[in-house]
Amino acid sequence: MAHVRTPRDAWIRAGLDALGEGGPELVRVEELARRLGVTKGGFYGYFDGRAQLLTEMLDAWEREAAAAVIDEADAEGGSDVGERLRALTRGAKARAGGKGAELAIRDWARRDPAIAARTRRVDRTRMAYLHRLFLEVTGDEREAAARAALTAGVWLASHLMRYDTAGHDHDDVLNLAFERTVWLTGEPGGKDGQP
Amino acid sequence: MAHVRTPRDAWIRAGLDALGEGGPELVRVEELARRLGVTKGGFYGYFDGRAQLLTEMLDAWEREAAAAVIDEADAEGGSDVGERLRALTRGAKARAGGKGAELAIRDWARRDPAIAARTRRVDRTRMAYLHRLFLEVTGDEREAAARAALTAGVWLASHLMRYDTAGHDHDDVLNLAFERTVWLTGEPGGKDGQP
DNA sequence: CCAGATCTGTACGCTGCCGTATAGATCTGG
DNA sequence: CCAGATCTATACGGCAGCGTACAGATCTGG
Repeated sequence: MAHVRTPRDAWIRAGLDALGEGGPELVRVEELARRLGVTKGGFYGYFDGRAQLLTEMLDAWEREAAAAVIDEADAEGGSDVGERLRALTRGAKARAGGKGAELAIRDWARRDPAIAARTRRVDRTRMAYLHRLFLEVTGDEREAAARAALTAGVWLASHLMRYDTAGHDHDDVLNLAFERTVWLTGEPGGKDGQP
Repeated sequence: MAHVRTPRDAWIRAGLDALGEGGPELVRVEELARRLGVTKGGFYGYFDGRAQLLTEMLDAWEREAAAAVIDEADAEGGSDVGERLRALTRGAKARAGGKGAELAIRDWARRDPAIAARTRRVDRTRMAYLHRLFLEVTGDEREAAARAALTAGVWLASHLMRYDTAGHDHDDVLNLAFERTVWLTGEPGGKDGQP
């Protein structure tokens, strides 16, 4: 068995990185080869073409995006709800391709139903988890759904817009929104929050 | 003065439509010409090239995105805060290129600082307006900032993910989040909300 | 109804990327 | 240290989109 300099997985990871940085149009075979320090010669030994690479990139993202982060939150967070929520947002930062890939994929989903089906599955998993968490706290089905949406939505949008206003910076406002207004864990007046 | 079949503005509007539907890579001179039912012959009489078209498209979006919607909200909404907020989200649906253009531009902003500067200006305008509104209601500077972020963020994310969970559909959850949890205008139990 | 300005259609060269083919380099196991 | 498998570099044809050039169509004002 000869040594594998650029294994199959390296192309997938490079693809997710490129997707996060520059969108689907930057995921080009020759561009990825350049990043990996090789030429595209070996690529077609692993994949039937660009389309197959994209499919496998999305498989990899979906796999990690849904289950892994939630397991981690439960493991790290213990029983405290606030701590589990904070673990969740922390974990979201370390996923494959970083948060950039997620945003690029969601933008892509707007124009491709096959991609939309994938993000939908991820959303259902995340919302179900958050809903369960908030149901424990509030005891109200509908209130729990609303707070789950607020948590997921404000987190997602925080990467696409800036919340700073009237002297409060982006991260301060984000923490306030989470801790004090949605999770109801913060103290009204403090500048506490996740790291 | 001869008749203008495809005026300068038509190219810009077609560009924003294409941007919303397919992202920046669909904004191609030949593609826009196809949509307009002409060939690209006349395009280069108006613009120096694709780059200039993109710049003017963004100018047009930025102009409409910031000021117009807010003026409309004040005019339509009267003095009731809930009504002004509802008018704001209604107005957001009728902008140039639709909401698709906004989402495409925000995704684009992640990888282009010049675009990011534009969305930043729009964010500041919107957040300042929302902050002022919530300051009237809550009287608390920080609370107002948090609620402004929640309103803007959850609205933006509602176009990129699905909030449905545990039998509640996307729009119901969105309305609950707004009316009952953030704006504090809804009645705890009702299914009221914006249209 | 004509003159001139203005817009449109067509054709061309150029570039960047995809996918294929093939010869050569590199590593492992015996 | 050699044989064979496996990965890599290079070269090629094809296609799509950009930007330019120019001739012809179309409309308005007088």
